[in-house]
Amino acid sequence: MSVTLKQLAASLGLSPTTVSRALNGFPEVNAATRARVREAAERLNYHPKPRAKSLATGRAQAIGHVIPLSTSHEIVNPIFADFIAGAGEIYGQSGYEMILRVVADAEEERAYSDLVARRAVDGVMVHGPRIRDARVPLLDSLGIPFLVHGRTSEITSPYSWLDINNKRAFQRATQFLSDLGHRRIALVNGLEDMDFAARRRRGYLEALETAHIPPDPALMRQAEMTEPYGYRAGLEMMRLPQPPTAFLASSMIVAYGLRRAMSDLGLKLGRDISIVTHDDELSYLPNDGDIPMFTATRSSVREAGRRAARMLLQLVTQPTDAPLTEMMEAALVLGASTGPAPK
Amino acid sequence: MSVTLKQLAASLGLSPTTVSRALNGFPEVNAATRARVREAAERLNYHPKPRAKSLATGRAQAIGHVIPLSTSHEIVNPIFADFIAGAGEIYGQSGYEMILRVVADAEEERAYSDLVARRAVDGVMVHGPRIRDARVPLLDSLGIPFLVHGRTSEITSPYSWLDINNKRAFQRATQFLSDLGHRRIALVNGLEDMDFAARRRRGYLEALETAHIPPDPALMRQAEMTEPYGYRAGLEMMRLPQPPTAFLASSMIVAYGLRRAMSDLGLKLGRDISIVTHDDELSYLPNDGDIPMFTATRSSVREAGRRAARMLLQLVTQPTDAPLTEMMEAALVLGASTGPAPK
DNA sequence: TCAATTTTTCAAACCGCTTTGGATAGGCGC
DNA sequence: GCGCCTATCCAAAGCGGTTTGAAAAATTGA
Repeated sequence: MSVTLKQLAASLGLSPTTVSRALNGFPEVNAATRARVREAAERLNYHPKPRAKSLATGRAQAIGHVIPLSTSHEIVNPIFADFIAGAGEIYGQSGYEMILRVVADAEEERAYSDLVARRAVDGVMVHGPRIRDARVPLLDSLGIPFLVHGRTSEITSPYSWLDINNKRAFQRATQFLSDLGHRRIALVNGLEDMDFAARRRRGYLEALETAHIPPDPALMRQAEMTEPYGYRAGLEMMRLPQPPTAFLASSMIVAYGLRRAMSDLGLKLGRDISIVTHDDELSYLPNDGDIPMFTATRSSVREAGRRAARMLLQLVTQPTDAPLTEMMEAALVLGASTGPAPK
Repeated sequence: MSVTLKQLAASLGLSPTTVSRALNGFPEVNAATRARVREAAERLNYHPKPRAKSLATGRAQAIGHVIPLSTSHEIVNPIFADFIAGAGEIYGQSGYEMILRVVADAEEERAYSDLVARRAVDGVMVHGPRIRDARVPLLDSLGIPFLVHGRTSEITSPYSWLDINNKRAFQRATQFLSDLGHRRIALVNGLEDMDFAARRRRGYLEALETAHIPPDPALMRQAEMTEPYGYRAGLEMMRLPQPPTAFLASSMIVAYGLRRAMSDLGLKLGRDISIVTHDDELSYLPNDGDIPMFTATRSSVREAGRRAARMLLQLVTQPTDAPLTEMMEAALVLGASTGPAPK
């Protein structure tokens, strides 16, 4: 069926050693021989088996992704698909395999230890970091290269991460709204034990402070980011004695819910009420066109996946103690969903 | 760092053979010895390295998923995340690894051949089958167990699949609407080179015929399933000289778009206009509650992932020439988005 | 021309596990 | 006490590659 190195070597009258070296570009092999080997490998459709290769080299040639499944809500964060699409692109180019584990968050740490103990991967991507995330010290002690997509507050030891500037993004968005005259600005956030959500809240609060707007707990919510959540939050907040004139939403889906609530109330976006949302540029939730539907803090999660994968591969291939970090700024793009505060 | 079988054996004064057999439950090892070995393995935190194991056994203990990325739209189908969450659950229980490749659909076939040639996986899951999908004969000729999530029309050779009854679901949905008196029923479908979309269309057309309603091309659309697509389709169709009184949507996201269009037109769902959508029960797009927002053909794609994984593992572990097939029926659940046709 | 290099190739060990084909020892019947 | 089983354990040969240490061939220099 499928050729082994030994068979290939035999068919060429060469030793496996030489063939291996010829194919892996070692200098100590005659150019003519190398050409012969390459040609024969092509012709016989030879593919080295990664299992054998990695047994011999000690490198797994694979990166592990552990997808947490919040046990309480059984929700898979929709950004994973696009992030993974981006990362997979890079792994493919670099000859790395991506191995995925989906685990309830209670077993997440065991999943990492297991991947490492079995030497199944050379590096690990950490998804959905929470505040003071226990996985960072765990992976540190396991001594495997890892990269966090996001950051985790209140962890002092250095680690490698790629994140978007969530705080600044929401700070700018809030300030943008206050510049438009809004003083009742609501925050419809994701769960704030997630680090990204906590940072967005901080950005929001700082901007309020700068604008001398006292924060109002009635205008802040956190929950899993679904459409009905956005809808309910919108409706209920608009029923307050002093309703908001603007909303900050943590995801497109939440913004959809808000928009529906406003529509039900007969309010026109950009005139009667303003919405700014974060937009991860998920492929199936486009917010583009000449004038996007929503004003948004925009940052491609697919691009984040690509960059994160590159960084992690670098950590794997060129180990160093200096951690790699990258901050991506989110663009604030103007859409049709914002306007001056109604007087 | 991490113990090998040989080290474990040495520390016990046993041969690797015996230790291997003790841990793998072979009968020819003394019960007392087995207990000793188990205890020591636990104590020394021994984990067999899958690479070595699979090199020796010839089994990869891994399943491959190839996620197609439609090059034209760069869209990752949002159902993948939930399907994979379901499948991953089963793989985890069975000690299989899930390896993922994300590839542009042009290179999809090469990705499969490569996975097989490198012996990286024991079986393959086929996602997003199109009509007359070339991957089925390809995988057949490669001689690797595979399971299709969905089916592929116009392929005569038998193959294993798990699908929902798309045709019947949309037939029932259409009939349900016609029973309510609707005669102008629109279909806002996914791309119809995708097999699932083609089947839905057939179900729709058959039901129309049964109800003696002539199909109207102006009431049928197909495209990538995004919210703006649903919105535009809704608006434009309602501007027709003879607008529809009901819509069939191929996904929740499309239904969101339709709903927004209706809302913009001041039409109330369930009274002025009806919508039935397919609902894959994606975790972040809930359509539940006492009375769900949308009347829907409902089928959990996460559960499909679980079942598909079980079937594929069965194909891998107990090879047979008889293909495995399973049809899941979608429930037709009544929500708030449908009502009798306005006269 | 011949020793000294340099280039090119190879044999064998190894990575961590499974598995085949014994070997050893204890238990059995007679 | 002896032959024959059965229950246990082990040495060694793979699985398909890489890599070390050495040998063979080609080249160089004087």
